[in-house]
Amino acid sequence: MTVLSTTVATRPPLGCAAVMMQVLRGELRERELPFTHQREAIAQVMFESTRHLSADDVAAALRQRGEHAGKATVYRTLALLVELGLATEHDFDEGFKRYETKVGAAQHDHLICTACGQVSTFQHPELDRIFAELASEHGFEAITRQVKVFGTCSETAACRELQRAYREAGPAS
Amino acid sequence: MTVLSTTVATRPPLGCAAVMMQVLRGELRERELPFTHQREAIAQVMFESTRHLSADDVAAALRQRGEHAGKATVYRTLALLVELGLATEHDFDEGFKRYETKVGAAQHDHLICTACGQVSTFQHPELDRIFAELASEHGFEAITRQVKVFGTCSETAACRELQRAYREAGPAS
DNA sequence: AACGCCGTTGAGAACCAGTCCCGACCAGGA
DNA sequence: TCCTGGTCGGGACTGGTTCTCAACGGCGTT
Repeated sequence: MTVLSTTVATRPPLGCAAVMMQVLRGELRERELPFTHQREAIAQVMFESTRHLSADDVAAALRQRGEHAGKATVYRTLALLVELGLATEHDFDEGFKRYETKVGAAQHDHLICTACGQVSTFQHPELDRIFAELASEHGFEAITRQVKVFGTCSETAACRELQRAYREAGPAS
Repeated sequence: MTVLSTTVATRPPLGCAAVMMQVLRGELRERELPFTHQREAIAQVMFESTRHLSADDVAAALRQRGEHAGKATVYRTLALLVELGLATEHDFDEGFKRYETKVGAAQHDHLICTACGQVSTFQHPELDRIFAELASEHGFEAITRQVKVFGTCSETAACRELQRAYREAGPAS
């Protein structure tokens, strides 16, 4: 098991944003889709971020840069990035979706602290094998998976307090 | 790996509904909460069902029995069942939640066909161990987990057609 | 059996993430 | 530069879920 990060999301290597932007340009050209200002700006925000961003976060980041895009465009562009395989969509049970730049092909999964909201990522070498076995045994063609472990982390005092309370109440509750 | 069911959800043992209802009565009494007609009717629908039900499904099932409950009550009661540990909430990316009676303590996970919507369940003995290891390595107290594998099943001709198309396009896309 | 407390119920309004509409706009090739 | 087909964007809309609040109904007490 490899811990990728204990901060909010996977940190892409430095300078990665520029490379990703070139990939985006290529993918758009290949599909004969225009490379517009809005697509560039939204992709820039995504590629430079080290966090899981909501559509709202993206709009706010654009505003902070003096840029602007209608929310329909933000949603459309995020969906486009997902379709092109440059981003992934996550639902951490907050009532809205979050998006994360997909750097490389390595799949990783999430631990979500329900107390402070912190999300950390991990990779476990056995998970890929297990899901591959499962799929073949069921005649199932697996396309994506979502593995989320909800619980409490030990970062803040409040989280540790909740951990203790939960252990005392017992997992039976 | 044990296949629990290839139908839509876990099938509780016969006569289970009555037992579950007694458990509900006890839990409510313990918390000094009233056991109302609506709670009984909604719980009955849940406990007798072998499928993952949406709030709408529950309301429809009530109508079919000549009963009725306001939608606020349906949502509140489902949330209550989850809180009491008698049901679990699922999000299969359909834009709404589904609920399933939690029978016993055995955790199971889901394979979701994105073509026909069929959900099958599985248990894998190694998953529990892996998540327990992960949690302890991260100083994390795991409370629940959600493991969902999205893909295409081989039940219908349309699903198999999609499987073939996906395999030819390659997982790289 | 009647009373009273207090949580529950329910109809509809409110909320809100996400989608749709459609006229104006623009990237990119001719 | 002109053309053209896809994109943009503001606002209306959708639909699942939550909120509001007055009326109601368990259930323990008297």
